[in-house]
Amino acid sequence: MRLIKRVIKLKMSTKGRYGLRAILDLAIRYTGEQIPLNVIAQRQDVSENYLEQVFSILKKSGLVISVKGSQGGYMLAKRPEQITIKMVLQALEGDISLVDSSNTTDLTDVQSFLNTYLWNRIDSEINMIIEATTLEDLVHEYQTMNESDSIIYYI
Amino acid sequence: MRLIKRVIKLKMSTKGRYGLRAILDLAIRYTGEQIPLNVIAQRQDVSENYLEQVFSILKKSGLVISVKGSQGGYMLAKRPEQITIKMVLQALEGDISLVDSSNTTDLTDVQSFLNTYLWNRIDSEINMIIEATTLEDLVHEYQTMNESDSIIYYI
DNA sequence: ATAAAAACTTATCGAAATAGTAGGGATTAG
DNA sequence: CTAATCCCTACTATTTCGATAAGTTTTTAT
Repeated sequence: MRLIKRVIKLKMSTKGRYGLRAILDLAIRYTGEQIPLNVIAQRQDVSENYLEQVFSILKKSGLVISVKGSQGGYMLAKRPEQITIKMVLQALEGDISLVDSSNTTDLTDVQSFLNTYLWNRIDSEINMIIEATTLEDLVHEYQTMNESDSIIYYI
Repeated sequence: MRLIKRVIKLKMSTKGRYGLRAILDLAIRYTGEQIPLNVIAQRQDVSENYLEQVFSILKKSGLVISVKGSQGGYMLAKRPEQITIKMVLQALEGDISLVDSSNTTDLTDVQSFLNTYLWNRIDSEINMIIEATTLEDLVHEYQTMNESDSIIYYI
């Protein structure tokens, strides 16, 4: 009778969260050397098997490359400043948007009004942040945070 | 072995979307008179039975009041300027936050870093919008939009 | 007094998504 | 050769979602 419209995403499942943690882990240790997944899984306290599925997606999206075989592992496919948070989240969570772009007809006025004046507005705020932030930005902030943490011990 | 952590919400299910549409519908026709649910359900193209469940929540949250019996219906419990989008969404979707506030221990550094520098930042952007926007604001914008629409026909 | 309208409540349900687990296959360094 | 590692697919338990359905209660209108 009525179209079934499911949840409009801007949720963050473990895929997105684990994946971002893992790829940031790679960025923090960015040396041009591959890192095996079990190391990342341990460091980030995530099931290795599950992380494999996540990295399968990241690889297909061209964000990481893999080296097979013994001593193999994963590394970033690009430099940290070339990978935005948005790229990572889009790969892992799909379309991140509070507006269902597939359904633009047969909306009530209130519905299309809310799309325009509320959901799209929120969407663009979020997009501003995640498009502007690269892995390098996060690495910098992460290192600054850790430095200021250790200063505390020396006071 | 490991804690099961489910999706961190900032998703918008039909509950939140239908509910906001419906309560905005009430705000647009805010007269101090109750409106029966089947009218709202028709106008907003939503299952009446389902909307009943949504309004049950809105009522428990003190956002609408009901008048039972024939000629009964629902109306806003407060004036439109006293109801923010956040109140509505929080009632219907629960805690809207990209950070799992129940779990603050045993986080990896990267995890707590991301909570602080990314997820919380996005959360506050969203909160700024939805806390600052009231139903009255939306009603105003809605009416302005519809006025400018009809001008087009007269050109 | 009765009938209709409406709020209210609860149970049930199928589909989809989630968060894994499990296990085997392919590839490569040493 | 073998161990390490990527890679792939199938399975599963649980939860959530979006309803539907069917009643019960309350009140107004006639």
